[in-house]
Amino acid sequence: MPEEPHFLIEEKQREEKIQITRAESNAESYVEPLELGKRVREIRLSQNLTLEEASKLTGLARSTLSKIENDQISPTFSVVTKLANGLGIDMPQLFTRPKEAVAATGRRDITRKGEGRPHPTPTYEHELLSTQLTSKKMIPYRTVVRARSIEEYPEWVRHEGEELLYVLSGSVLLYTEFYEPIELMEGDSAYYDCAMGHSLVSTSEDDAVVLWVTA
Amino acid sequence: MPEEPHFLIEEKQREEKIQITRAESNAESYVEPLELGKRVREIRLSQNLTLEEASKLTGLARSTLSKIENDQISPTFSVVTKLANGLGIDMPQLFTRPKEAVAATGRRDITRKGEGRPHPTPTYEHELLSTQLTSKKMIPYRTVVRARSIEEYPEWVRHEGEELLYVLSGSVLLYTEFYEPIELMEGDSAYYDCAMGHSLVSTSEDDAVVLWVTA
DNA sequence: ATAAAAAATTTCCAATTGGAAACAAGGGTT
DNA sequence: AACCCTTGTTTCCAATTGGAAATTTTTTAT
Repeated sequence: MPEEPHFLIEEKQREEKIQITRAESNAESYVEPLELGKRVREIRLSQNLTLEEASKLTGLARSTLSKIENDQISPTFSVVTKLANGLGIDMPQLFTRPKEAVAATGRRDITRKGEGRPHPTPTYEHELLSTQLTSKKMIPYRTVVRARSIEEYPEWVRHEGEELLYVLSGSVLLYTEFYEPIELMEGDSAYYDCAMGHSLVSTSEDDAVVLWVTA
Repeated sequence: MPEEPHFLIEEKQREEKIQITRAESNAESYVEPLELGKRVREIRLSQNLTLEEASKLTGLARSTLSKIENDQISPTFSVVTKLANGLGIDMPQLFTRPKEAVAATGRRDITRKGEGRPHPTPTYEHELLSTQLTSKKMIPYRTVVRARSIEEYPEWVRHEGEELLYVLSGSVLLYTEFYEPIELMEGDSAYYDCAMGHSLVSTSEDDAVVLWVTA
């Protein structure tokens, strides 16, 4: 009888560690490794493939596929890639929960005050607000902008998408490329293209708090 | 000097094999393992994290992260999962190519407190927060939910897209189809599929105010 | 039923992963 | 310069992965 694989054990420990957080509010965003095997098997069977055929398609050994499907090993990234390519799987689909739930049934995800997933950086203290649903169109953060002198403003950030900024408390200075910096007070909001460099600085005595939604 | 890792060599062969398919077809869904390291590093740096900090967030060793970023190992699935969870990465984002940076035609749109475009309905007092930019991905409202008895709750609303709800002040009762009503207090938030019928009722003495973002 | 064939699992072992610790490469300070 | 501190890379080795082949289980045919 095979011992419990290490990564399963690790997962269990981790699970216990964050159980409180989870029990009440947020579950994990991503498929647990525990579920990877099940997903792969579903997909293979849905294509009426045997392990042998899947093996030929992916270039992986039968035994390897078997072990993956039975959660006996944690496949390496390159193996997962071969799997996805060989079986014509959309990678993201492999990692997100089957979304029949989202599309048809509809789902909702409640996050209590202060119970989002913390996500600190040297500059900002992000708190991810919705952690249960994957493949969301928007990513909402409640962010604490630390009070600091204007000189040491953080570097531009630049990325895909659009962003909505709403000042919950305090006041901030919004730097955006191509524009003059502008001060935003509590209740003010801004909407901008993230392709522009942008950054935030608190201008209040205390830290400022903003809601930041990215699409 | 480290030898070229096995999986890189394999990948190169694969790449050649499917080159024709690729050149013609648009495909390009996935990041080549060759790029995984680069992507991870990009993401880490974009959050201004050091390897040490990322290590704490993910529970992975500094050395492991370093090797991943330098494409010296092919991380196992469980490691990739920890990476994504720790850094708050949306998994799919990790595997899809960043679209070409949008030409920096960026724009921004500031809305001062109370200066949005009013949009009253019998049930809610919406205030459209970003009025200058058209064809946005998100539509943000600051909405006053009138205090009223629970009996006369408004009818379901049901439409396309997803919605983020953040309670700015007061408390509300969120009704959503398929779920029990849930009370949200100041600072709480909810994310849901708008295809579900949904409606809001204030449970505080005074009117409640929420931020409502639709995508 | 029983045998034969097909499919899936397990064993064995070489090759690879991942963590601890040693090592390098800056940055600042005295 | 000598020192300390931080960040990132490399080395070493125990633990794990992944493939070939043996074994078991399931299916099909007789």
